[in-house]
Amino acid sequence: MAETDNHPTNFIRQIIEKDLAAGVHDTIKTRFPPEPNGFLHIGHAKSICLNFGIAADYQGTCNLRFDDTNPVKEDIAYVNAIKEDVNWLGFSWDGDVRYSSDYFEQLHGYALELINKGLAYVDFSSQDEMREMRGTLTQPGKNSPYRDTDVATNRREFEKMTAGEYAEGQCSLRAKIDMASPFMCLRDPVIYRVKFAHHHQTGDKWCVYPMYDFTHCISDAIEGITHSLCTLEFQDNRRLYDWVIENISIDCTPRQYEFSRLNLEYTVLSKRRLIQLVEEHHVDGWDDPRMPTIAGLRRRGYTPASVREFCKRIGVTKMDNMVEMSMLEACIRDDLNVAAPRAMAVLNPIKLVIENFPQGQVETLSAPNHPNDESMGKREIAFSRELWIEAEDFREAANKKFKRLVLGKEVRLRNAYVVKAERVEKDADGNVTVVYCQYDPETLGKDPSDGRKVKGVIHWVDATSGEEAEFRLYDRLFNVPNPAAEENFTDVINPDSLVVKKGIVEAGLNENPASGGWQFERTGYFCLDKTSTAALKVFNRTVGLRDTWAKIGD
RNA sequence: UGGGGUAUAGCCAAGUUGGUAAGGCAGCGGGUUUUGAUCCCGCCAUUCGUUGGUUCGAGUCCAGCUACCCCAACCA
Repeated sequence: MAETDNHPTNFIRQIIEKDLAAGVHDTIKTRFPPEPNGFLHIGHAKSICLNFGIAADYQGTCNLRFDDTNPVKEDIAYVNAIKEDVNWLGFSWDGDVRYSSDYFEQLHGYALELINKGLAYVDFSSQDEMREMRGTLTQPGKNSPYRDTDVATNRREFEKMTAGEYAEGQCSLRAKIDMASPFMCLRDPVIYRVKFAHHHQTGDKWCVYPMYDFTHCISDAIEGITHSLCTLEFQDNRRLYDWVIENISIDCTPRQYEFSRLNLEYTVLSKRRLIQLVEEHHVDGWDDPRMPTIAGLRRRGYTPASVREFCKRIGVTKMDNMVEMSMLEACIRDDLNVAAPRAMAVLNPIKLVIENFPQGQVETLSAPNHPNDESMGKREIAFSRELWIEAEDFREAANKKFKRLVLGKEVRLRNAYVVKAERVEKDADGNVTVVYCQYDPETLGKDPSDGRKVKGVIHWVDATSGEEAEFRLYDRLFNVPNPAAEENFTDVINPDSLVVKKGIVEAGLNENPASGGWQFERTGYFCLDKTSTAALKVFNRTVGLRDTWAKIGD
């Protein structure tokens, strides 16, 4: 099987290879066609990677086309956000951005052609009457009394519709197909409706707007799309797609192929629900780092490469699926593990005082930016008598499974010396606030010369130079794997999806590194949030480190 | 007997002239390690929704069942 550029093959690529080999097409052309009625999410990333990826791998091109046939739901703000997201993912569309609305004039002409062929009619039935006449899944529908209106009358009525002489809901243009078809979408579907709405692209030029099924196939044909890829719920619609193309005068026959949409555990991936989360303020906005939106993932610290890798790993099939979050997390960890410089931060600080270290002295230590990659260089970090360490890295007593600092025992301070805890100071509640210790000056960069084995290593931040910072730790947005299956999905929102910590970070982390973020050793991958200021740095935890210890418990 | 789809491990997914079940994620052992990380090594489907049939041989072909998803917006 051909695997272009390490892309695993899939049934759609196989169809394309077959078409190319058989000479059905010389070059292939795809399109990514979002409706600008919300932000893009990780499910769209799957479609984007598929469409643009195929174009790139088979020397074809891919258009970005806004499917903007319903002005009341759409907004220019969404078209801008979508363009940004596609670019951020690393893809470039062919030529200018397209809009279905670019073709309103042509679409209107094709509607007229259908009318002239006796294949479309203006129906003055109400929506209720139409539903009544449509029949059910098991019973055929009944013909509308307007179905046999003559061509001339239909032409005149459609022009009146277009001229704004009928109110919204008063009439619609329908394709004349088959009221007894087992495909519900073939039971004389509405192809134009009246809407006195301002359109973000065409302004107030139109008061009739074409429906999706009529628009999409024609837009594809106009643009010379060879393979029109969409999700499974449009499988029935393909019959209508093909019917329209066959019945109008257009010399291009795009083919539609359907793949299954992505489902991710512990989140929701439908625009309707995402919009609800934003509008009801369950989250901070479309780019809230807990959101599965591209903007949310970006702010959370996911890299474009990690999202592309995820899309590659999940594959493309027609099977319904529910992908585990661990799959996504593995992708960002793999990326950041090799690319992110290391640093140290203490999220839940207590004081560590080194009693045999001279008061007022500050030593400069050197620390590698990456333990396995010397080319990433070193940095200087301050070390003095008082440091911050994590509260959970110290215990007054513990068994030997606890490889951290214990009273009377030794531990290695990462990139520094071995220290031995001697005594503690507690607050009124009995919480340890200060640990006093002795350090072994002979242990910088080497093990104790007497052969003592010090297994544990903990991170720290120098108290004289460390900066206070806010750390935002994220967890899954929902408490159940499939919130969409819930009666009311907002009932299962995880109340602890965001935990804010006030801690200390080493100095010098002023802007995100090229990799996108840092690894704060032993605590996870972090990036500076857009709300970060010079006065108070704010870090988002992109994802934690794989934590075997947490699983074992203690 | 409405129609359209899909069934391979906990999850994703290869398998396409029938020849004896890839890979990834997760998990479990072990090694290295100044991150309980990384890295390395090993384990993880006698079986492909199910029941029959054809065949020397079936995940792949045939028939019957079963389960799940989608379709009755002037949404996309």
